[in-house]
Amino acid sequence: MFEVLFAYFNRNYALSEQDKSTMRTVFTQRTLKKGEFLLRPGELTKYGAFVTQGFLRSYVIDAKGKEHVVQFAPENWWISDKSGMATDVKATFFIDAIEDTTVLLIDLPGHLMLMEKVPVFAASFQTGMQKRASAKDIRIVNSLTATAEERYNDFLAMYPTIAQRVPQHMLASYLGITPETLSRIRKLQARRR
Amino acid sequence: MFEVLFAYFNRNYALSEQDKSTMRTVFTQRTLKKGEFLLRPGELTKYGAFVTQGFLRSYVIDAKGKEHVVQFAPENWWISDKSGMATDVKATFFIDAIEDTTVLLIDLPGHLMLMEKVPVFAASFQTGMQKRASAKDIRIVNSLTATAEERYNDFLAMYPTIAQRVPQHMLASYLGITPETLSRIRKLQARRR
DNA sequence: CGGATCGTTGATCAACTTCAACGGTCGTGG
DNA sequence: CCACGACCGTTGAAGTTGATCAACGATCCG
Repeated sequence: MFEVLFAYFNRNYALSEQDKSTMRTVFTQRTLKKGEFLLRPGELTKYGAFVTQGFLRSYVIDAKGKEHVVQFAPENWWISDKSGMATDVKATFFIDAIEDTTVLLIDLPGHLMLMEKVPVFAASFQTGMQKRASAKDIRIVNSLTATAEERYNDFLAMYPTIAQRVPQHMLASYLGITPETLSRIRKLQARRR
Repeated sequence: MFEVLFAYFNRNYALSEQDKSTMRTVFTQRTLKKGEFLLRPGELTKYGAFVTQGFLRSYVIDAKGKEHVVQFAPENWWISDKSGMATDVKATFFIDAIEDTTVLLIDLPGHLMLMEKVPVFAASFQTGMQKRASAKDIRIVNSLTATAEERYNDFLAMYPTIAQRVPQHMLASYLGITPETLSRIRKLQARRR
């Protein structure tokens, strides 16, 4: 599964053999069956996860008992609670598998070691954080102002493959609308073309 | 103005005199009159800014010509486009001053230098990024699911001093509601107590 | 095979927006 | 330094969007 991780870095950087072997020592592999949890609220957020195969999502349950999907993570995505691992920090999210999934886990000491020893990792992490942060800003503005249909279309344009892979009610939850509303939007759009 | 910056770091860490003098070489000071812009879309995002006095906000203008406040930044806050400075990256946000303001600016080379030479800075930056990222996740879920009144109350609870300092229509814009709706919510709450 | 989950459809309802009008205040130029 | 215009917050009335509640068929999986 390390080939997937290495390919991910090699899209923008060049990993040396040295880098690769360092990374092999740091990550541990784990497989999850569909429906299995990687993390639950209250557990320690020891690990960050890189998905090499399958599909994870993170979600919260609000005061009214409703589920809200925060993030989808197919292959080649990172996912973690609080955008990072830490010692002594309790998770607030659920992370579970939508499909049978394989992940590579990294803990905080491992992360710090790579930040120091593998410049490619540090650079990638840094730019990754920034990209995510600005993607979140966009999502915030979008969620505050766009209509349900606009949000759905934006999502389709941005993540066409994800839209096909996740159950409709989870997509609705991610978009902040009810399954009924999403169903109606899709019906309207099917009619319009 | 450096005392404000140093005090900011010293809340959680201990800066040596050495650290302080290093930092003094890296930041440049700038003052902005109320209404003046620090950054406009299309300009290069060369700098990150730390507010030592006054009040900044960032906002976008959407396809329909409407303003949406993304972030408020009073004293002791960092603000930048794309959550970071960079070479060759064009801004997508406006950043302007709500009050007469003084900021300390840092560019990418300066930032990299501090990351390397001042461990306190690196640690603070790292944890700051994570805190922000998870605050954004919370804001996303909140904006997708909470009612206008809940979002207003949450804001009051989280940032009571900011709520008192910004014009009401900007707060409405931040919350993703119309000024009329915010006005009505406030009226209702005044009546209720 | 059977129960649970999922997507769909209809009817009603609540929240929020939009449009319009008005008084108050701020700051700016003459 | 005053007057005037621009902007801000408020209120009312009407219109829209999406949520809620309820029911039903289809499909998936154990």
